[in-house]
Amino acid sequence: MAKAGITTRDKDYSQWYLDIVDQADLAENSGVRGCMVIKPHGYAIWELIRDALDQRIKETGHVNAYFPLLIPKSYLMKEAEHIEGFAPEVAEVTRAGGEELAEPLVIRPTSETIIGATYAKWIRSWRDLPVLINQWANVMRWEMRTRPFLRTAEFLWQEGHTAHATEEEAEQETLKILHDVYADVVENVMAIPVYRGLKTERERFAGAVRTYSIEAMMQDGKALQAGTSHNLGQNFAHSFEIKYQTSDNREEYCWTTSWGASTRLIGALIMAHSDDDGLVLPPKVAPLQVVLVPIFKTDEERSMVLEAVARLTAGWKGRFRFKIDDRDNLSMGFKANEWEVKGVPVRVEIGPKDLQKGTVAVSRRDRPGREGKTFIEQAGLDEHIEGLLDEMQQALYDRALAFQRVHTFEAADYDEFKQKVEQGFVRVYFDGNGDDEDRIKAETKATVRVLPFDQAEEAGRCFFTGRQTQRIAIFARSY
RNA sequence: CGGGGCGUGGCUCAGCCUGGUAGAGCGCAGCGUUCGGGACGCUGAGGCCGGAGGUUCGAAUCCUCUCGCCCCGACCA
Repeated sequence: MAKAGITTRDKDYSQWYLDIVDQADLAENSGVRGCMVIKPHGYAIWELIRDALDQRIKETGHVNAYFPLLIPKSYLMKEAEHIEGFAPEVAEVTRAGGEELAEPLVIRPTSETIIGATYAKWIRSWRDLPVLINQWANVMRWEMRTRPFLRTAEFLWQEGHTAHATEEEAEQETLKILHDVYADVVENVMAIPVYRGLKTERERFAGAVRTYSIEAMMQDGKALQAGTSHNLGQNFAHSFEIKYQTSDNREEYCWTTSWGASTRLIGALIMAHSDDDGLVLPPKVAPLQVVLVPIFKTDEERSMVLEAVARLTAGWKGRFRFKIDDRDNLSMGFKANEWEVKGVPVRVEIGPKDLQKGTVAVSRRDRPGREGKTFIEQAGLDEHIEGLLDEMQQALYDRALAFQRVHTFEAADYDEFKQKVEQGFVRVYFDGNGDDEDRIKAETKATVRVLPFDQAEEAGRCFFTGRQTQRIAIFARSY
């Protein structure tokens, strides 16, 4: 049963997505093409994701700092592959203070260059290493076509930039971030299972030696890159002269990394869990975990019910994120729908009949409508809700994992591949090169999402070239 | 940048073809009745019809130009 204002998923998936963003009050378009206003409810979700990431970034030894929005254009030009990758989508400032600037400034599409230039000044000795810095920032990429959260001209993210003495240490850093920060947050906080692995050369970040990513599956079977981590080798160190003196007095270039996750994660959250009734949020990223809806007619009932609500929620501060919806100009039904559309995990209704019976009605969002509603005793409500939130967090993950597994296919040949990739991910032996990837993309819209870490034990036949190979790739169409 | 579509109260749109006093629903404000799954009645506020030229006695409506937005494709976290 779809609510007014939300297109069903099977009718038009991308319109459904836009409707959720609109109806759940997450974001809206602004006067600037491609730039969205993130509304309070959407921003509150971002704050929870941001805090989860920030906590892990700090736990793994990094500190936060801030680098400028504007970057001298010459900086961007220094790393050849990097500029080639970003040039088409960079916005430039050429006038300021009423005058033409001597050198144009670009609005950062990412900050490797200005941070590289800074690190070159900061790093002198092996004793200065490693440098482990993260920044929370906005960046701008002038995209042709935008969609709220998934692809916007300006977006919010964190970008970590580190410098190390050895190649091994940089590689370890790159992988540590992927597993201990990104996969951990996306799986255990956002309840979205991911595939982890290496990007092919075609899909690699411009300027990186190796790019790793985590890939989440959306309900339409498409992939969404939920976090990327780059081993930059010595590319940027060479371009920006990031050098250090070793303990035996030699001069060496640093090994650097960079890694990022963005507001796009909110798009992943929406498309992984939500349904035709609106947003569905895992409790850990729900700005409101519990909403209490008091039900009353008379003033007398009102005061009695509100008193009971106050008593029930007495110990909740700091334990649950909750709200008492005592607006008296709206019907209970309207409120029920509003909180469902906004994705609040648990809704508690309490009215005069409950006062008599010592009960409350508890609804869980992952089972929409009246089906998710049960009446329970008021005594022990706290424990019940606590248990329910944990259960829902797990249930959403389990459901997403089951979906991911059912929609990950194998394919023995290209014909089978074409058919399966319409429905989800395809995990195959793949021995092709970049040109083969291009051809597959042109013909099926699918790309290699990752070469997963769990590779094959035995060799098999490449679905595309027919050659024997050990290499496994996961293909999918992607956002 | 190609291909479509659209600009009329806050929102969704009708009116345009065939020129003649700007409309509806929703929302909003006030009052009353309601209230256990998107309540209802009454009253009311709110728009020089994206902008500029032109045709005409008269333009939301016809003509020219312009600005902007949305959707679909090529590029991308």
